[in-house]
Amino acid sequence: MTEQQFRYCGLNVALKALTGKWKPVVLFHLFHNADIRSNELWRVIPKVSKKVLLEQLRQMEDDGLILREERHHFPPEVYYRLSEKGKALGTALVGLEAWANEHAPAQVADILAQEKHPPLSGQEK
Amino acid sequence: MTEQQFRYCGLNVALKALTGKWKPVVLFHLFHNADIRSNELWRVIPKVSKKVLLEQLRQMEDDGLILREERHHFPPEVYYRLSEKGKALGTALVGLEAWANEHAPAQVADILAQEKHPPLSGQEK
DNA sequence: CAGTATCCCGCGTGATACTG
DNA sequence: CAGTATCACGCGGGATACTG
Repeated sequence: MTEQQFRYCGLNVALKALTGKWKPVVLFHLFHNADIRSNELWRVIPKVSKKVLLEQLRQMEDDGLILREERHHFPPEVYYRLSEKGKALGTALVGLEAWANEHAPAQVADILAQEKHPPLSGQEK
Repeated sequence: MTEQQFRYCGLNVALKALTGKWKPVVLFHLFHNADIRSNELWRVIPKVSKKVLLEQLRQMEDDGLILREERHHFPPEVYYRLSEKGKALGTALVGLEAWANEHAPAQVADILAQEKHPPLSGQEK
C-alpha cells in the first residue's frame, strides 16, 4: 500500500464510459460507419427499447464519446457519430478484442452462434 | 447488416470477464503483486464484503483469469495469482488506462481525489 | 421519426452472522 | 483465516404507450 498503489483509476474511468449494456455495440457501429441515423441505429441493434438506447446515447454524449447532429427539425432527423475521443476509445478496444479472440475463442464463437441463430426448423414469431 | 456486421463480439467477452465492481481492482492488484493472500486482498480493497469479493474471485477463476493456490489446509492459507490469460488481459487494459489518462484526465484526477481522501478536519468514524 | 413517461423486474451488490 | 448462508436494497434495463 504505497503511494503508487492505484494506477488503475484510469481503467475505472474507461470502464465507466462503457458501462451500459448497449454502449459497446453502439460504439462499434459508429466506429465502422461514420454516422448513423437514430432510427437506423435503433433498428440494427437487435432488441433494445428506444428509451434505453436514448439513455445510453445521452450518457455517451455527456462523456464526449459521440456527437449528436440534428439536420432537420421537421421531420426530425438526427445523426450520431463518434468524436475523436470516441474513436480513440474504439481503437483502444481493439486490444480487448484481440485478447478475447486469442484467449477465449470458444466464448467468442459462442456469442456468434447465438447472434446468428440460423432458422433451423423453428417458425419465428 | 452484412455478414461481417459483428466483429465486436470479442469485446463482449472481454467486458463480461470484467463485469463486477471489484474485478478490475483485483486484477490490477494481482497484476502488480504476483500473488496475494486472500485476507490480504480483502484488506487492501477499501470496503468490500468477503462474500462479494469471493464471488468475483470465483468468477475470475472460472474465467481462467486467476489461479487459486491452497498452501495449508490448517490454518487456511490461500493465495491468488494471475494466469497467463489474466496477465494478457491486464496488459490489454493498459491501453484503456492510456486512453483515460489522455482523453479524460479530469475524471481520473477526480477518482484519485476521492480515493486518497486526505483527512482534512474530519474525524473518521 | 426522435424523444419522453411510467411501471416493473431481475441481478449485482452489500451487511451480518455462521461454519470448519 | 477462508469460505458460506441469508436477507435486503438500489439501479440498470425492459415493455408499452404517448407527445411534438
